[in-house]
Amino acid sequence: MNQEIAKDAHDEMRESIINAATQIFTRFGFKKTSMDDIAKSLRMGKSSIYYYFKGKEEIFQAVVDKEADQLRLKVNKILSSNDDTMSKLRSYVKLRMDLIKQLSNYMEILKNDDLMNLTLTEKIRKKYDDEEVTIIKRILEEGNEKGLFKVKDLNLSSLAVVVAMKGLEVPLVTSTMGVESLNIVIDDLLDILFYGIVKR
Amino acid sequence: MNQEIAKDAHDEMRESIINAATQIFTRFGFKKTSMDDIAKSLRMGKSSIYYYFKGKEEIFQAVVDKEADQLRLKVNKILSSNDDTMSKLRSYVKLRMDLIKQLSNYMEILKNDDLMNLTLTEKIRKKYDDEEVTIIKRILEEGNEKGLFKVKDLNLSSLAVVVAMKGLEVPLVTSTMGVESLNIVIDDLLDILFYGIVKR
DNA sequence: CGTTCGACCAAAAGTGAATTTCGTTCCAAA
DNA sequence: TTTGGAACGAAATTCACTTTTGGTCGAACG
Repeated sequence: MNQEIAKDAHDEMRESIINAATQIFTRFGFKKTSMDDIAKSLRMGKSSIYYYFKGKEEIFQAVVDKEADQLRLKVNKILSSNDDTMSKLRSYVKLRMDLIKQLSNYMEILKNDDLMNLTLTEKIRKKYDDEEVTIIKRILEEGNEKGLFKVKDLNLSSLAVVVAMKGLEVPLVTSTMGVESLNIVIDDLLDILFYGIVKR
Repeated sequence: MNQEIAKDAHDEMRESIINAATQIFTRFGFKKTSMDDIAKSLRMGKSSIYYYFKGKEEIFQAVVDKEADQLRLKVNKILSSNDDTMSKLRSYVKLRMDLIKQLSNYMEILKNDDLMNLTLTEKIRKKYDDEEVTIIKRILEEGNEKGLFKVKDLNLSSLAVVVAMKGLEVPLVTSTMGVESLNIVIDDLLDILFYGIVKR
């Protein structure tokens, strides 16, 4: 009973560190964030953090994992909804745009190479790159099964969609257009994907 | 008459410098190439180069301009051919792949940010980024006029195609697949663009 | 006069030593 | 068990000095 309460307190402290670190990593990035920054924001000694996490990289990994979990929940909510398949893809794209706007560490790690050491980046990216392609693949697969889509090579097509999506997201988010215009642009782009350019 | 001969000799020397520089820039990149490297390859003194070009950046700009001219010739040949519009797009995509394989300075400048100072990159890129979108736009426009395509927003669609093309080119060129397989993959990707993913 | 190149210049880049910062560990205290 | 000050080694930064680089100048040459 006491052991279980202690375990909860331990996890709660881990959670506090992750939350504090999320804000600071988001503001300053991995490299510019020091362990002292994180410790001070929690009004504790720097070395106390090592009681809960093995090191700086493990904290960052935990931050990214948590953000990825939150995204995964939202994605699964979209994918398991009763919306039609095309709307699901629209919702997913818009969800990503929101994340970019929020300066998510998760999105940052999947987009940039120059913010921290490459080993850590590759390690985390390895974990999540395939997941992005898989999400698109699931949507395309559902469309195929419903007889709505006719996608030949699921892997290649998913990759192409992810590449195009990634290339277009940042310019769109950083443009000066309003939400309404942005949504129209997204719809137009998705129409190209859905219907192609050859007249029907 | 003598003035015209002198002008030709002057231009010939400029051309020699450009050709020599092309090879050295291609091999070592802008940053790692010194003016002495270029001078020595022409068996002349470094300061003689400044009689023909104002500086290193002007030489590089001339190199990129020349490569762009050569590409423009090839592109115009494709665009003005009697091939059907879809074949034109295929030919253009394959032409670009060949250029990447050749380590063209032109392709390099349009893809990377970290090879040289940003001001020079931005300057050159400004000059050619729009051109890439325009090439695609001309093809889409032709398709529209021929009643083959039904592209709503030409600007947005062209941008999307360029972004997707750029994002996919390098992984494809650096993959280990053979020419036959690569051509099949390109065809499949272009089919997505032409026909979309929604069943016809 | 047009062209060439050696000497020179200032700025940028590189080098090595000294110093500071950082992530991490250790251990005593509560 | 948890905390934090002191200490540690490595990485990063700073600093002074040296070398390299892009570029200029002016004399020499054809």
